[in-house]
Amino acid sequence: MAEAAWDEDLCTMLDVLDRISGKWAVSILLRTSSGPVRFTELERSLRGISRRMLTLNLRNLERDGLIVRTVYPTVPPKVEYTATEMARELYGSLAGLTSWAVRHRDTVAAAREAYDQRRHIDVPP
Amino acid sequence: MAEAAWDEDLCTMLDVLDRISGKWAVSILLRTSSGPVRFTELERSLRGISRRMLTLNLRNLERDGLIVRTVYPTVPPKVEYTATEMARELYGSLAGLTSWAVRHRDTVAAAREAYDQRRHIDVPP
DNA sequence: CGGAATCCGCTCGGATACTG
DNA sequence: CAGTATCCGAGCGGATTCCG
Repeated sequence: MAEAAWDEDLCTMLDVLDRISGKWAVSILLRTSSGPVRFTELERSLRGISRRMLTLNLRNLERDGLIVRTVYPTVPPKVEYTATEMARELYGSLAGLTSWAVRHRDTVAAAREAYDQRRHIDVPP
Repeated sequence: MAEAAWDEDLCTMLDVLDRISGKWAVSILLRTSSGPVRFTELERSLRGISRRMLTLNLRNLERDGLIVRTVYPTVPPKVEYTATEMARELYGSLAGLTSWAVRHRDTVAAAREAYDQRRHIDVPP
């Protein structure tokens, strides 16, 4: 039975990968993991993100239950975003990936350089 | 010092995420992890992939040193792809992600459904 | 067999302007 | 303040064709 389930689990994992890929999702999760953060605060925190992309990412993460959106009906409006426990767990399981990335950073860089040089030989024009 | 390094490590990890995101990269790594695989074999294995995308993915993975490309100068030509040890390690550290995905699969699905229903109330074209 | 080249639609993502 | 709406370019990804 452990045999027939592995590609279903693979699919499930690929879904997660898709969910957290994209330039900003992980950074948003990280920033909201340590407590409620307001929209504008996030916008400044993640330097370079556009309003549109911030909104889209927040909506997607909220939809998947990874962050909670809290609206305070004040004037001016105040909205806070907080990562859920589930999201913090997810962030934790990304540690393995970080570890791999750091350990092999140099090897990957070297492989790239070598590959590019090989390719540059036959493309002079 | 552990303070100043965290966002550099985050960047490194985000690079890896980008590298393995996309529809096919992980599946290719998995398929080539258990031994050399030929191009056409891969093409059949990953049902749905186009020639173009397979080639592009293979090139990128090769460039980063995650797979090795071996050409046998025979007629007809024979080319084999094999995941490197580094790649198998990477695949291993994805296990944490898989575990998370499986554990929270239902919760995420429920969150989505709830979110969508909330949204469908006020959008009856 | 193992690609490379071309075409083409779609989505991602940035910039800007407008609203409650 | 916290969005929504709109426009636009760039790149992903599929289908097909051509080549050694």
